[in-house]
This record gives sequence, structure tokens and C-alpha cells, in this order.
Amino acid sequence: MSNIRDVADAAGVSPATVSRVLNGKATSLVSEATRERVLDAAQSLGYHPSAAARALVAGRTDTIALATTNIHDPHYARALDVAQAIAEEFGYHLLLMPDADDTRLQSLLRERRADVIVRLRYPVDTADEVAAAVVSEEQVVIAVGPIDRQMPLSTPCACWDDREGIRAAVEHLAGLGHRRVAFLAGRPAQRKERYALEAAGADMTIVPVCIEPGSLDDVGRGAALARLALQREPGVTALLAQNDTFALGALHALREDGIAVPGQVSVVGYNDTFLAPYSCPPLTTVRTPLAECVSRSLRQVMEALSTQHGAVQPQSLQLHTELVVRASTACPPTT
Amino acid sequence: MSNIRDVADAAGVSPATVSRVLNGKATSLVSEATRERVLDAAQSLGYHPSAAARALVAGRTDTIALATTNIHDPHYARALDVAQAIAEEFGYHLLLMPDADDTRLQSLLRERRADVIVRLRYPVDTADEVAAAVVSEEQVVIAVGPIDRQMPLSTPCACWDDREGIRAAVEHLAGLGHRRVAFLAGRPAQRKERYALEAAGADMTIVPVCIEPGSLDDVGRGAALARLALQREPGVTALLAQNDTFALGALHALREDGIAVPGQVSVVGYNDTFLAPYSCPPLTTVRTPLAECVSRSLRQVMEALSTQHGAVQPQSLQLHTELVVRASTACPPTT
DNA sequence: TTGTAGGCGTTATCAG
DNA sequence: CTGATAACGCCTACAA
Repeated sequence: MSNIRDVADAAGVSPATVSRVLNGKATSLVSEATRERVLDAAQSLGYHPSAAARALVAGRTDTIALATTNIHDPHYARALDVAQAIAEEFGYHLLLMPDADDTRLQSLLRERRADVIVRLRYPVDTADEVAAAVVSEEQVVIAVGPIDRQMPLSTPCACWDDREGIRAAVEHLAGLGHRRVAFLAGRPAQRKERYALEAAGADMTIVPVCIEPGSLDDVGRGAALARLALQREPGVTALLAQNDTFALGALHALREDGIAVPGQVSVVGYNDTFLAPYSCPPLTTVRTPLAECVSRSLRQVMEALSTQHGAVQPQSLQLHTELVVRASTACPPTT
Repeated sequence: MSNIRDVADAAGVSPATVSRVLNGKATSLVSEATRERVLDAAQSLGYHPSAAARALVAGRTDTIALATTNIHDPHYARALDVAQAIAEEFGYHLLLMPDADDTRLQSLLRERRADVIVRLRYPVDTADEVAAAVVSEEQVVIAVGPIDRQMPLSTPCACWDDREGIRAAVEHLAGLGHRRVAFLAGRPAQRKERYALEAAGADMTIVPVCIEPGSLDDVGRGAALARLALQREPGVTALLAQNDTFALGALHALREDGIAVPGQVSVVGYNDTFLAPYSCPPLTTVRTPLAECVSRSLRQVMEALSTQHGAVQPQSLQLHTELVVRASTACPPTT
């Protein structure tokens, strides 16, 4: 394993000169002749500066950390894709963290393993101890997630309002004439369930249904939820799922049980993952700007970091959700 | 930002003692009293050792790098999930790399950004310059992918044989009576296409169809491929897709065009992603042990790394594919 | 049981 | 234009 001194020896110069050549701030600071000798030596030795040593002295790691849950869910996978692309564009590396307890993320910052940390939070406006743990001038925490407006925001974030998305879905169903809608939830008393109840007018009833994770995968849970809803809640003519994955499971269950969608029961998803247009029938769902939020806020921070020199603040950003009507919703059957 | 000296000062001891307490090899080396003082000081200062400094002196980064393409594809996302879980289990961090040119991966190793690098390769048995770039005793490269048996393996790998999987799919279709099958490929002259041609008996014809990426997403490409195949190749009664994502697109296109699956046309996927059981109809496909390969080989290496001290070698491993028959295949229509 | 000193590989500052 | 030299923060002999 060759270090800077090996290269220096091979080129017959000092380590300082090698460093100058390789970091090449001002080209004029070193003569063309030695410059070439150094480059040759580095090349033939296969030399690369140690990231650790460099980070130690520079105080930067050229690393972006992404903290998120459910990487297997297509919705989050897309955010990952976006972050990956931006990291590459700026010559950074991408560190992946499960969205575990704040403790782990804090130590990530304190150990200075990343300069930028993108954090998916549900909801985004809860006290953020991780952001408070920022120490170095170069460290930035970007919070991304749905905003719940429960408390004033102490730090900037990139967000959207699920209230808006859920309302659009509920009103869409109400407009079609549905009066009794089951909300397919992962766990009891979720945020979105609350929004659905808020959005329902006097002539609409929202019936929450939930199932603990257990041994099922997410699609399987969606299927189980759909069956539970129709069996336990007579009169339900539409299912509003917490996410597209559940909705896909619901579609599957209904198909298996011979219940026509949207003829007998309508189904609405959430997030508009890439599968939604291809389901059977194509899924009516709400597009959520997660990937866009990650993309915009991360890019803004990276650009600031690459030009500016002092502390960098992510700009706050709120984008809109959008109802995407496809073929899984229609008027309820006229009995 | 507090360092080890701050903690030492706060506790009234030397930095060496702090280090000893925090790394706590042999508990007996430091008295209980000072131990507690140090711990308290570290706690109240929010001290975490700098990863860079530690990596510099230890020569290890406690980081696993995963190099892969198509993170948004459910098949690879699952491998990511698995790697993430193992990394966490062993207290490691996970660095994500696009499976770019070898150059970037080599510099990853040379810069010592990761101790272990898991590499998805297609096929696995091509000359591996990245593995050859390993320098430190602590660095390990794990190659995972389908084996093509084109050349003898110079390094160990975790693999499976797509020849086996494709053959099972082809024979399944042949057994049902299909005589003309389109192979839905991403690009011309892929490995799997070759295998399909090899596996076809005298009474079966394989017709390769392909479409360049263009602006379509993968599902959309699958749909386009299916339409192209049926339109351009009369007499085709079955579609064998290169992966489940294409197959899902194919199912969608056929449904839209009013072609019954499996009544008129059969469809077979590849990989058995989590969506396969829930498609419409449920997809007959070939399970590929990618996640299992990553899981086993990575775990083996991590365990070796945590006990053993010298150079660690991944053990070679070959697992089997498995045909999973669901509802998207049947006998061809009897005209 | 604890402290002192040297070095890990770089970069930056300051002389030359 | 180039070369010593001093950090960066930590760990680990070795000495006390």
C-alpha cells in the first residue's frame, strides 16, 4: 500500500509537492516538469490519498448519509435513487442508515462520518435532536417528510402536507358518491387516518381498519386489510390505503375474492409509486413529492457547500401532493 | 466539538486512559473509580471518537460497501435490505456505490473507505480488477452474481447459474406444449437469451426481442416488448421475460390489449421479486438466490473478520435457482 | 493502574 | 517553485 511519501520518493520530490500536484489548486504553483513526474509516479504506484487521513486534516468526509426506513418499498427506493445520483454528481459518497433511534444518527454526526445527512421524518415537525447535535461548520442536516403542523418548526425542512393529499382522495371518493370508506392503516391512530376523519364531510363515514405487521409482507398486509374491511364493515364501497403497497395487496385480494374493482369496490392508494400505473386495474392514488423534496433540497445544499464556505443552511421547501385518477375508482354500485 | 483530550481533562486523567476506558479491551486494566469518571465526562461532553482518526490509526473503517445497479428494482432492493441488516448486526456502516466502472471501485479500496466490498457482477466470472486491487490485509471483496462458466474463477464468489433457471423455465413451457416462445430482453445478445436458445429442444423456437432503454421505465419497456413480440412474431404463444419487472409490464400490455393470460399467451418472469405472487395473474417465475448469496457470504466474512485476525477469504458458494409455477402459464390455445 | 511519546497519512503554513 | 514542520485525533507500546 503506497502512501504519499512513496510517491514523493519515486518522483524525487517532497510529500508537500505531491500533495500540491494532486490537489492542484493553482496550477502555476508547481513547475510543469515536476508536475508530470509526480503524476507519473502516482499513476504507476496506483496511489490514492487515504480518505481517513484526508478527512482528519480537512474536517470533511465527502459523504452524504441517508437515513430512511423501508428501503425495499418502491417509494423510498426512489428517494434513494435520487440521492445516489446527486451524490455521484458532486463526487460524494452515499452512506445508508436505517432510520433507527436518534442516538445512532447523532453518533454518526459526532464521529464525523458524513458532512450531510438527509433524514426522512414522520412527521417532519417533531423536535429534532439530531439536527441539534450538529457541531462542525460543515455539517448539515436536511429533514424531509410530511408536515403535521403540530408545532412550530425550529429548523428548516423539505416537506409536503399529507392532509392535502388525503383530503383530495376523500373528496374524490365523496364526489363519486361513496358514503362509507375504509381506511387501510398499518397501525391504529396514524396521522393519515386522522386526516381522513377530518376530511370526511357529514355525509361520509371513515372506518379505520388496521393489522399489526406480524409475519406478512406489506402487500400481504394490504390484502388482509381489504378482506378484514369488507367482512367486518358492511356497506363499505371504497378502500383508502395508507400507501400503494397496501393498495396493491387490496387489489389482489379483491380480485381473488371475485369482487370487481371499481365496479363493486373502489380502491385508492397513496404515494404513486412506479407500479401504480401498471396494476390491475391501474391505481388511482396520490402523488407525494418525497423524491422531489430530496432532490431539490439536497442539490441546493450541495451547491451551497461547493461554492460558499461558511455554514450552510438548507432552505425550507413545501411542495404539493397531487391526486392521480386512474381506473381503480368509480361510482359505487347502485343497489 | 470535543476530542479525547477534552474528556481527559474533564475527568482529570490522560488521553490514554480515556482511550482505554472507551475501547475497554480488558476491563481490569483500569480502576473502577476512574473508569466511571471518564464515562461520566464523555457522556456529559457528548464525546464520540472521530471515525477518521480512528480509521487512520486502526487501518479499518467499519464500513461495508455495496456496489450495485438498479437500486430501484425490487430484486436489488432486497439485496440492499439484507446487506443493511447484516451491517447493522455487526456494528458496521453501509456505503452504497453505483456499479460504475472498476476505476471508481478501485479507488474506493485504495482510499480505504471500506473494509468489505460486496459486488454484484454480471456475470461473476469475468476478470475482476477490483479484487486484484485489494491492498490491506483487512480488505475483502465479495463477488456475487450469476456464473457463466466462460473462464476458470481466479477468486471465490457467491453465485448461481442462470442456465439452470432459464432451462427450467423453457422446459416448463415446452412441457405445456409451447413451440414458439419470445424472449423479452433488454439488449441484444444477452446471456440469458443465449441460455434460452441452448435450452430449447428441436421442437421449440426461441425468438429474441429487444428494445433499447430510451425514455421508458422498466415496466414500460416490458409492455413495449410484449407488444413488439406478438406483433412481429406470429405464432408466439409464450413470453419469457428477462426479469419480473419486464414480465409485469408484459402482463399489463396483454391485459390492455385484451389478450388472455394464460389462456392465449403464457408469461414467465425471472427473479421472483415480492410482487410476483400479487400480479394479475400471479406470475410464474424463477427464483434467483441473489439475496441469499449476499446474506450468506457477507455474514461469513463478517464473522471471520470479527474473530480471526489475518486475511479473510470469502468462501465460494453456489446456490440453486428454482422455478415457481403460479398462474401466468398454461397450455397454448388449441387452434 | 496510569501517563508519556511516537506515529498513522495528509494538508497547510512558513521558510528558503 | 519547493521543502521542512506542525497540526488533525486517536491508539498502543513502553515506562513509571
